Amino acid sequence: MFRTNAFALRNSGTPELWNSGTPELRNFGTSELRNFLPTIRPMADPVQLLAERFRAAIDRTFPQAAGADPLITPCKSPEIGDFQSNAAMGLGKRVGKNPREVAAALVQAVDLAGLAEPLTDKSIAGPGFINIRLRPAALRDALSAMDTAGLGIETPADRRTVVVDLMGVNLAKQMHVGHLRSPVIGDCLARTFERLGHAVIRQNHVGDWGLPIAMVTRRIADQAARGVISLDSLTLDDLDAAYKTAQAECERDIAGLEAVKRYGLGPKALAELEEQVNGATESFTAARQTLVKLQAKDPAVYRVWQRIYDVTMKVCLDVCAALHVNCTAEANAGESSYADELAPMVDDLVARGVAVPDQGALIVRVDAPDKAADGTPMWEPIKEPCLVRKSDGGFLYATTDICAVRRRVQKLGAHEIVYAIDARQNLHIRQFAAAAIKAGYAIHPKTGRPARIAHAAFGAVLGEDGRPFKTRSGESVKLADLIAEMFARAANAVQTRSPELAGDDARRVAEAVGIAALKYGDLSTDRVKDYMFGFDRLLSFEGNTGPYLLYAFVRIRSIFRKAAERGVGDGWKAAPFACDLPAEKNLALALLRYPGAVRGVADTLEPHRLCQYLYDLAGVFSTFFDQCPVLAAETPAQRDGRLRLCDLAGRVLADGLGVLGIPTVERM
RNA sequence: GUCCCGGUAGCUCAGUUGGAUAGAGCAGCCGCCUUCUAAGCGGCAGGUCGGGCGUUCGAAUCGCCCCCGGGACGCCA
Repeated sequence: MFRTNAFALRNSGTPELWNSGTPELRNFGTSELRNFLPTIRPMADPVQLLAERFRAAIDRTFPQAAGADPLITPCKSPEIGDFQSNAAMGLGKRVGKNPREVAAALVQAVDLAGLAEPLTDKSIAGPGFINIRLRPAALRDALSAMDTAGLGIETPADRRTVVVDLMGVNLAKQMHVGHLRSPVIGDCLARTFERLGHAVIRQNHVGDWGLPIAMVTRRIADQAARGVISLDSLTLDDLDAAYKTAQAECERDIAGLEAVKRYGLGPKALAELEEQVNGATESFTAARQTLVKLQAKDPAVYRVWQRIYDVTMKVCLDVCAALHVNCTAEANAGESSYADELAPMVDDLVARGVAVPDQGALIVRVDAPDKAADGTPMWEPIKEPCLVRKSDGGFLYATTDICAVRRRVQKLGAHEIVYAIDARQNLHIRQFAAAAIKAGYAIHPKTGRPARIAHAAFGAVLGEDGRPFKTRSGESVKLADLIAEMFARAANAVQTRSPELAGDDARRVAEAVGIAALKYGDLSTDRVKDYMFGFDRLLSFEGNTGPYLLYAFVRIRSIFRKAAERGVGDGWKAAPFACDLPAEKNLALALLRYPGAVRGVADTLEPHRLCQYLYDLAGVFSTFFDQCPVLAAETPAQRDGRLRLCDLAGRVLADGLGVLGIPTVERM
């Protein structure tokens, strides 16, 4: 297969994104260039090679089942073999034969010359598993083939444009733990698509519009006019307080009023509630007027809104920068940016009969999906209709979301839109996605097919008591404070374990460790489940944690530092990979699984698959590190073969951590 | 009420389109640092995979029915 790698190279390094502040690593990254040569190389993946051979054998032996999947997977345990084919069982059913007979026939027919040890009857186990042992030379070839800048990840045949919707901040609301997962997960998915060679557009769908925002704007404008606050020194805490007060002011206790009337709770209670309701109605009316002014871009009101926007976004983008989340002002595409498009869009929906009146409002019914040309339904039926205009003429968040789909597909050319959003929004997302498809807005202008609209749903962040993460007094924790505490704890741990690190070095290490702990904790479990947050566990540095992976990487880098100190040349770069001993072989086999692991994340939108892979890799490396001395190897040839294996392992680890959005360090 | 998502070791979690004896980490116990970072490695112990029925050569995984927990359900965003 012909590889040019130029694209993979551009997307694999991106040191400015995940290595900033670690200049040593940048050198490490660019050292990959030495392997960059546009050469013809054999396909690396043994699974694919074995599958080809088995497919040929199946076609020849059982023509009636030609094309059947050979079902090649890595063996669970190294004692059994390296890879196995599970095809015989299913095949037995299809051709009406005993699975073991089928396996025996396949063992006879398959030609594994140059790839694996010859198969015998003893290769068949249980109901018909066929166990395969790779030849060391084939393993070395496979490793050599992936030992390029792209680390075995091929440039995609179909380069897609993927929009990733991440962040989910609201104007004038303090960021708390609840805002952690969307940027962490969304950025990781974005990096995954980028790494695979797709075009990624990040979108920060800021909640910056609508009546609630108008309420705050009015209150802030009011306070500024009265000199209670200064717009110049506004903080997000001020805004958060104003938001809550404004919300409460406009909250009419109509239910309370009716209860008082019904149960006759006395004139005093009645008077109080009437006053509350009247006051709230007044505030509500004022907020509506502010909204109208805002929509008309009234300079005085708009200036206040802009200030609120800037203050909020500053905090948001600072958090992103601190966490190495690649989301900048470029990604901003708030609800306000759709405001002028909503009325014409809804008119279009009405004109084409997509939206219909119902109880005074406008809805899009999505319970009976349209059929595609091939007869398949274009979305899953949903009983609840999607509301696009209220009976008072106002638009809803679904309207904006439909509008966003339209822009993303029609203008930005998205083949795929991924929403990194709270699991509770699932129904809403399915509704507006269905409505957008029904309206034709989700049909890609070039391909003519609907864009894939996917919800990367995630659960809540819980405290160690299993309840939503809060302070002891029950308040939500500011995200910036949480990050600061994680960094402080990381710094403390680094100081304890590595007192020789000081100054900027120590700070950088603490930062990397803190980010690793925080992000890996979030990414390493199935995202749809709630996850339990605990500083101690995430920073424990033991077991399946971010710091453990960093540590594995650091130990590899240490070998190369020592090698340089001892005057070991770079002859190892052309040495055959060491993969004779079990620990070497296990490491080699694990390395080969890397491209599949990254693809798996893109296919399922599940970052924890890559985490699991990297943890496995770090584990087999640690065993190797323990059992196979590199610099003190028995022969120079063995040393060089191990050095090359370590180099590849280090690059895969750093690359994988980069996909997760975790920066690496040279020592810790 | 309808729908969605969970339930796996004492705790926190993995478990590939159904595959071999259900795996890690923490906590507990036992070993291993004059040698490349012990934030590590090796070992022991720990399981009615919420319950039941079914499909199959084979079920944590698929189907049906229950139980428990969380969440969402047109005029907030």
